Amino acid sequence: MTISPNRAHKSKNLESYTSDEEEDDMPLSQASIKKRRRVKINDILDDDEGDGDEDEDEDATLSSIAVKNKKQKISKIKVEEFDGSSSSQEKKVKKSKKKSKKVSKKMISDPKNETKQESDDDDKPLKKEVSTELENDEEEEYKWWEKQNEDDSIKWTTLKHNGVLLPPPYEPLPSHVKLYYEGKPVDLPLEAEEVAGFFGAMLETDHAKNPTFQKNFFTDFLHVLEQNGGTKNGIEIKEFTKCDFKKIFDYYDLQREATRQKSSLEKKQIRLEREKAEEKYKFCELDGRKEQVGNFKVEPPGLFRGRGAHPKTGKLKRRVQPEDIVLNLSEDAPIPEAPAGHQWGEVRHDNTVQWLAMWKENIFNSLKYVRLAANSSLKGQNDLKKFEKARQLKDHIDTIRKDYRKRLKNKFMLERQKATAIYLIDVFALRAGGEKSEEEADTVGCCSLRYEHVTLKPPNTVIFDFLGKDSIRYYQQVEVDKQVFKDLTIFKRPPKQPGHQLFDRLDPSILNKHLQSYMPGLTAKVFRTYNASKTMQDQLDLIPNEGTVAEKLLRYNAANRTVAILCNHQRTVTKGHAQSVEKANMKIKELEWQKIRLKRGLLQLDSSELKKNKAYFKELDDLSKEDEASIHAHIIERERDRLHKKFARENDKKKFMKEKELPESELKEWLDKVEEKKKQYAKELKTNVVELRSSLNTVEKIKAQIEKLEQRILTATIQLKDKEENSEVSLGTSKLNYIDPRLNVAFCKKYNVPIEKIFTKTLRDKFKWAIESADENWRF
DNA sequence: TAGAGGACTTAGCACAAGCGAG
DNA sequence: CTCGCTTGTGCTAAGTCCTCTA
Repeated sequence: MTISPNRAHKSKNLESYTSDEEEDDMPLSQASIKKRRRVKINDILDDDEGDGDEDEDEDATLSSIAVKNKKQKISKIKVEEFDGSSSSQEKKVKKSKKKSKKVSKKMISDPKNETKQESDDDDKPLKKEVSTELENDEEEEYKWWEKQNEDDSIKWTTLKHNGVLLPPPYEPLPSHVKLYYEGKPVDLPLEAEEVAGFFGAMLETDHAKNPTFQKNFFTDFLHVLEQNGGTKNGIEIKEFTKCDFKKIFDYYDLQREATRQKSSLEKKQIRLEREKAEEKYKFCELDGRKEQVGNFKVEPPGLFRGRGAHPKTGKLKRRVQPEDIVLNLSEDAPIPEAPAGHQWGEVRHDNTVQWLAMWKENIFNSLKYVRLAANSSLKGQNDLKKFEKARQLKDHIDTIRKDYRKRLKNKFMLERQKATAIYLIDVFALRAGGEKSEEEADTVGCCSLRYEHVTLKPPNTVIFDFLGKDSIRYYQQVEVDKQVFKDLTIFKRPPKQPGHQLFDRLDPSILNKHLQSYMPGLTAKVFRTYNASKTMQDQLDLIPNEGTVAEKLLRYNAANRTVAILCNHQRTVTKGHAQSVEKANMKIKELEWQKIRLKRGLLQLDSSELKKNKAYFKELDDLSKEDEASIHAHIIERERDRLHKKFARENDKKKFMKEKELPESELKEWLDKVEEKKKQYAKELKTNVVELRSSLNTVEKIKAQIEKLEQRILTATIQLKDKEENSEVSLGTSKLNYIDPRLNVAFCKKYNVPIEKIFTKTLRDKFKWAIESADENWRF
């Protein structure tokens, strides 16, 4: 069971958080909220708390402190020359230009085929330009970002669309694939079989091993079974542990394998058919313009996969029927036809909202929406507004910071809590943290922090340890402002104890109301956007405008990483991470050995080189005999492995083609060559005399070869470093949601970095407004 | 004036597609 | 050309914040 080290698990939560018994003897336990009780401590603080050390005026508010505190390491490797690929990159671009022209012609002749053409085109870099040109030819493209921003309570005047794409109906299992109960095959009604299938298909996942998931699934499964008349062959299912889903799992696993095995032609065929079926749902007409729809596919039924220790994980997410769906479109728009025998739940004409369709899901009774794609004008406008609001905060941030510093000493408890909370949100980029019900995973943000999430270490060190959004652990040991430390101590004073709210007077709405008094529209989340973009701007400003594109990119990524760390954006380390780091390290060692070997060879050829440049040969003694031997062994081992695999592969092929297989002797012959190499290495190790291949017969040639190797070592080292530093940090989220895209665009323009290097195609689409509106001097 | 409901953004994961090394 | 890893995208869960209602 592989679990993200960052995502805490239920058992851990239950241990470290308040247990119910404890609460019962608490005088205040009558509070309706069980775990998250509010214990209030005195409203007005007397002088001995309020007084204190005069402001040291340490300018400690800036988020840069948080970053520093996190011991952020920004790659400082000096790269001499690192861009081996730039010329080939250029070629690629040129090539694609030609190709693109062709494409655009095709597209003009058949504009409806736009998406198909796009996905067929494999040269990315210029695609954007091409489609822009095209759209310009076709019809004047709507550049909403050049228009004035009018009233936005009305989202559209006309809206036409084709409704939603419902998931395919359930395909029953073949009759020989069944659930087994106490070893006996069970005949399930179709509805129950489907649910069993959901579980069976994910038998090997972590979810299926989670007891809560199992319990919730089983309850819902039994319910569906009962609703549909029970099993058809008289078997009564009572206990989960007696159910055997293995056959079902095997069946679905085989299916998965089969799709994977399909030839690329077959896959393409399937893809084309799918695209054809989806075509009509992909676009809608908004105010007469064609815009892309985002999630036009209705979520298929399945088992709810809650994150972290979610009490509802594993519950059945039931199939959404057309009757559950509410459509939203213009009054004069044709109403898309409901599937045969069905009708839509409701048709609405509400132009104050941005959604095209909506339904209520059954796990939380919450609403799910079908909305426009990220590249649409509506989403773009919202995005721009968000970043403009964050930029507006620039003009208020000094006032706000001054004010909360002052209020940290206010004599009213509520005011101090507000001030402290804003401090934490500003400096550590915490989320607002709304109250959650018992039906959800126990995660917190600023306002919902509890006693046990904050440990205070005098004089002013604070350890935050809690589960935030998505049950991602936030763990930081940081130094805070002295007054903040004092206040936190007060907020934790008895009678408070584990389980109690740290900010007992506060919730996001109180906090946001206060924030509005500084600036209209200011809320807690704006601080995250502001600090992320501000940090990015500051980091980018530090990058020298010199060196290769690869070098600049490396530094760009380092800047991006600073932001991601500030926002605590994590990802689970990939399965093979440790292994692949190990492999990369080995490869570097090997390259280094090769270099040394070449240098030895060089000296054998002309020993006078040593006197000419002693420093050049200084690493000759770096490698111990043992290290060298182990590198040898590794190379030999890998070589053998490779040959064995090759042998097996070729024989598989021959078997398939009904040809005669290679004899074992052939493999032996190959291996003998490796054996020779091994002997040769052993000899070199003993005598210290190397035998370079015969083409390396002049000092120049060897030196050139050494240079190449050095280049490769450098590249590999940088890549490895980048990889290690990024292994637990997710850069994507901040790039997608927090860093003003115009910053990235300005960076690219100023530093001559192609935008494709930092924005994928989807991102370029989403941020088209930024790409076209920001110049190299744009600043956040 | 709290709490529910509604509408929107933000988030990591799973899986497919792409891509570079061998 | 194949294999195995990385990258990009789709999916949908999980937040925030606002409005409406009793």
